[in-house]
Amino acid sequence: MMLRFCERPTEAVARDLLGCVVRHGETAGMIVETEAYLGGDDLAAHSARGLTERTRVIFGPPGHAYVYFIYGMHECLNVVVDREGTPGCVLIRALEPLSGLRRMYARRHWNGPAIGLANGPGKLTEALAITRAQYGAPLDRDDFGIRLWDTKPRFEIDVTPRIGITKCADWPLRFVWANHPCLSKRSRGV
DNA sequence: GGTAGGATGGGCT
DNA sequence: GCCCATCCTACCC
Repeated sequence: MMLRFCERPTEAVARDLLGCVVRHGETAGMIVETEAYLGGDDLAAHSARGLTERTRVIFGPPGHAYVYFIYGMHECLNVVVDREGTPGCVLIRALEPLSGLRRMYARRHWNGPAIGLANGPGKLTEALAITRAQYGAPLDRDDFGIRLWDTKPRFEIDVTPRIGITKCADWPLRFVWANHPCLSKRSRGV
């Protein structure tokens, strides 16, 4: 199921991941914001520089986690998609917290409203304790995985340019659950 | 309401 | 040595 769902064009998977649930242990959240990173001439994608030790998993089979370390302190979670050998991945940018909220608060050292627990790519990995230890992990397992949404979404989807990049900055590859309160901060108002 | 700057380290030229 | 798919705080309207 997970493999067939992910073995499709990157933009389609990025859109369809909205409303799906990411779980790690007792913590889980619903995906409300994603970004597609393509192969080919998408120079914003890590895979654009070719196959290296870091990007190896992006060139492998779909349905696995690509986790990378950024800005010296944050980890970001991606889902490897498209066919094996065809690079493509979907960055998970924001979650609505669903379970394990006490755990998330403790990990995040946060005491504001729950919508602020995982409303950003670096925040959600901290809230769910996802690190490079999960690099390459299959996403169809109970302890760490994504539960797919099998009914038609009943929310509106907005498509905008991606956040925080300079190359291909105007490509419309960011997908959000329109007006959801848990969208990432830098993306509000778009 | 807004923005500027610092923290901090791995990946790649 | 430069570039980051970020977050938080301080400070200023």
